[in-house]
Amino acid sequence: MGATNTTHYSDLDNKLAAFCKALAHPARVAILKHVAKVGSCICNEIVDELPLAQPTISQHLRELKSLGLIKGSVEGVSICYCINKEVWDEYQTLFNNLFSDLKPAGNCC
Amino acid sequence: MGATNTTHYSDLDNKLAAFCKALAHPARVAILKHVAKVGSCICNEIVDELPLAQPTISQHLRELKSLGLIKGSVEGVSICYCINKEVWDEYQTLFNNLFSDLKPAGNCC
DNA sequence: CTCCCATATTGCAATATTACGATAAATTTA
DNA sequence: TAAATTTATCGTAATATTGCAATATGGGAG
Repeated sequence: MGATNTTHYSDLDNKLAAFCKALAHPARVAILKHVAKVGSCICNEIVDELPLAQPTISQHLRELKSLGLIKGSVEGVSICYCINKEVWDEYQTLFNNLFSDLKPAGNCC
Repeated sequence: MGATNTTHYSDLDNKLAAFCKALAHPARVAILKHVAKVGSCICNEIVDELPLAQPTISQHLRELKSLGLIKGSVEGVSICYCINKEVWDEYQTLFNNLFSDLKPAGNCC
């Protein structure tokens, strides 16, 4: 075990869970916020910004990139990362729907 | 390692990450939706609903409960679970703020 | 009190995640 | 070409997560 069996759940539930998994580490939340704050682009400023070694940052960036939450393009020696707006719009809709589904339930106990 | 070091991140980032961690499994997303759909209350209907054994469901419920996302109260022999609306309101605000922070960044690359 | 039912806890095995040092790959500069 | 810089990948250790069988716990029913 230790492996999540995704085959029995709806595509939507799996997608929401995968998105949340990508945000389920404070370093990745901080990376996203930093990328957004600096605005256009960055590179290994993140390594200076966060208390993690360069390979660890690279690993977190890969997870975010694999879900499409950020994009990276080669910019000379370094790499430019930025928020992938379209993908975020999609997940925001998913999340709004989740909140809509859950909130009307209200408090029974 | 394998342990996330939360001490170097902001309380907000840690809180968001902890919330996402709770939703980072499709079974827990499905449990929340089921609890909300059935509305008032449930018990081990979840065990019949999902392809997981009773101890596994109980474990997922504990994770959701420990973050305050659901409440449980004894109802005779069984236990009544429901959505904790106040807590969800709080996280919805957190999430809306996150989306607001990230989206204006737009696409640079 | 005893049995039964629903839920929780424990213990364990398999796998995933986190983190980093060492190193590779790619590109710019000298 | 060679050295320097930036990022990615590999290998590995420590810890966390997932899942279940077995068992414990806490109430109601008889």
